[in-house]
Amino acid sequence: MNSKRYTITAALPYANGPLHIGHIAGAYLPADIYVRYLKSKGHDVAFICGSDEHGAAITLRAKKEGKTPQQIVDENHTIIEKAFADFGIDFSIYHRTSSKIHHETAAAFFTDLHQKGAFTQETSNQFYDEEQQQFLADRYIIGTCPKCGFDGAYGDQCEKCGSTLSPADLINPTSAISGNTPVLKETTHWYLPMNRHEKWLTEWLDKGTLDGKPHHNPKQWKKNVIGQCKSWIDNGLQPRSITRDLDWGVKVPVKGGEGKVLYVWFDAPIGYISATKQWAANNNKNWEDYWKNPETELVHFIGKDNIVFHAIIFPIILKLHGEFNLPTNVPANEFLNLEGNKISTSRNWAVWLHEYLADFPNKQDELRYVLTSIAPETKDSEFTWKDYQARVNNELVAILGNFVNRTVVLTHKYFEGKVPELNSISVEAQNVLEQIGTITKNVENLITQFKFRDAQTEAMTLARLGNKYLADTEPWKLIKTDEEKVKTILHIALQICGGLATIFTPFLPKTATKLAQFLNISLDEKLVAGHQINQPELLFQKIEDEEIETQIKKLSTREHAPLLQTPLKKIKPMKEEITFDDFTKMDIRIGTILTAEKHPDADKLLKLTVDTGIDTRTIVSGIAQHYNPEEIIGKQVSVLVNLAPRKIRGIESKGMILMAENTEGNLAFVSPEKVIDNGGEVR
RNA sequence: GGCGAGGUAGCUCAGUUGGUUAGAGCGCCGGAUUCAUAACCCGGAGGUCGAGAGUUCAAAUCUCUCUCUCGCUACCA
Repeated sequence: MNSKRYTITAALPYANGPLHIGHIAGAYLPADIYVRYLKSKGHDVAFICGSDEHGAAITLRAKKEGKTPQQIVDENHTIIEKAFADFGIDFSIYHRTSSKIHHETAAAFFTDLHQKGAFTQETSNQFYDEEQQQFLADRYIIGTCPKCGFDGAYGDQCEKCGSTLSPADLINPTSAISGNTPVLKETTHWYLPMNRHEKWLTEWLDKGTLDGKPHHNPKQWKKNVIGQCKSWIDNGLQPRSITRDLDWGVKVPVKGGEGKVLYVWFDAPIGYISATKQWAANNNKNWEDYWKNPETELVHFIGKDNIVFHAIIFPIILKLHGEFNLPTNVPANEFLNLEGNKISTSRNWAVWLHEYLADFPNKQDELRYVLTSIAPETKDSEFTWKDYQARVNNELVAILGNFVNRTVVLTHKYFEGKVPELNSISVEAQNVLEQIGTITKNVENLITQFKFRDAQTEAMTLARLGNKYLADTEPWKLIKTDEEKVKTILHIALQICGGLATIFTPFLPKTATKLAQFLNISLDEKLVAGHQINQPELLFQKIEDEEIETQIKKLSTREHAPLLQTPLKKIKPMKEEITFDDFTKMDIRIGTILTAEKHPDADKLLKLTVDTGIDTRTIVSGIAQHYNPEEIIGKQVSVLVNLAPRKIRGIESKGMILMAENTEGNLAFVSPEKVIDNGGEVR
């Protein structure tokens, strides 16, 4: 087998919170399995990961907790790094983007591309806090989420419903620093004109060719990855801002970049490169071998939320630079749900890795097995504690653990723990020995195709084969009549155990090591007759009902309030004082909704006709997610009738229905407490 | 609304370029067995393959319409 060189990356976790099982199942565990397999085959692998430590979410949190951003990321980096180490994800290096070497690398990358004319500069209006005299990063703007109505949504994302937002989307934006209403002010940023790269990207994704030369086999890429990238390209790629007005991050290293830093899309993926540099320096290697030698395979393991960054944006950056390899595959997984709901950091609906490790000490492989069994490789999948228990008890304990145990126990019982001779080999026995090789081959093929779930299932069939072989040959009966045959049987059963140790190494590294210890061999050593094996312990313990119930209870009784943040201001501050005249400019009347129907081109809008007493008019209102059209017909509501008409999604809306909103973002009509004639004034 | 990915046995999932009675593991039921963590082994039941229509000698597999889930994206008080 010829040895190749691989650079394997796993998505950089954001250093703003701990890891949960969704992260593990989606990216880190498949990557780890792949890497352990490659290493076992003698390949040269750099397995790269690290904390993504920049961004406004961290500065904001630092400000709130009265710490420096560095303190925040130091804390989280330590927690995450430890959880990975305890769980047994075997990174070559777990690095961090706040390091000096990363800042230098990212800045140099920017400078290089800037000199090549790869960027454009654009001036736009951004929110600016006049009191603090600074531009507000998306995260620094808090307002009402337009999707779910949550009152503490950030300018880039709503932590409640998870929607991706832009600051202009927010209703009633306020500055997270001062609480003031921000103003729009001009600022200039660097953009990556992705539209320039559509042509070669399309060819690269469709045919797997780069500059006309074969690069990778697109058939091995997952459908969801190709599909989403094509979708983006078909809709036309847009120039994308790669700098931000913020003081925490990699400083923009060119003229005019004062007070600006590189944005995450640009900064974080380069973290893979800087981490590799650090690792190479520590281990006396040449990092360029892992990024610039075209023989080296580059594979990014990520979740589906990261697809376009790794399969479009980062490749553009790498190709612009000109010396770097592009990924030969980007195996993105879908999402893992938990007990019927989406995993949510902010709602604390998650199984945290560090908590699992504390609650289930030395059960890393049990979690690895279950998460691989249900890995969301082709669609979202679901983790339940009952399923965890069933898989551990019925598969790991009953099939794998039990086979190893019965084989080793029988060997001790009949042959004092010495591997017996392989005597005459029957056809069946020969068949079984061949199966060990066949199954091993199958598992390897599946791993190289990134089908880890299938690969693990196939590995399990070797243990099934072992159990069946023992049941078929019944050595416990035969021992009374034909000891020579029993020797052969147990020899073969022990060979299966040896095969299991090898085959499960990438999936269950601790178990494989333990099994090798029972057999008293190293993992690449063959068992020979006469070899003394050790007394076994149990490979796996059953998971009792109480343990599972405890976990389920823990999930359901835990505080589901946001874990990481509470909005700074639940109740918005009073607006500036106005005069009575200002108030009387608004003409608010009581009207009755006559008809209501869904807006044909929008999910959240209803098209209403309202009798205002003055007239009957059309009003478009964004309440479709709160009310069904049928239920509101005939309802009396308050209407701002003298608001300038405006076209909303193609339909002219004349006036506005007044809505009251609670802190959860639920809307309610402001209706008169008893029936009032239409046209009645509100004052 | 647009785009992408999905909807196959109770659960987690396979089903290659359309081809005989639709598969696997686990669960369930029955049998056999006792070396083993009441485990293993054998057998069985369970699916109008999201719905409908079409193409075809033949469709889970191709086309169209609809529907539900997830993601991206648009609109919005």
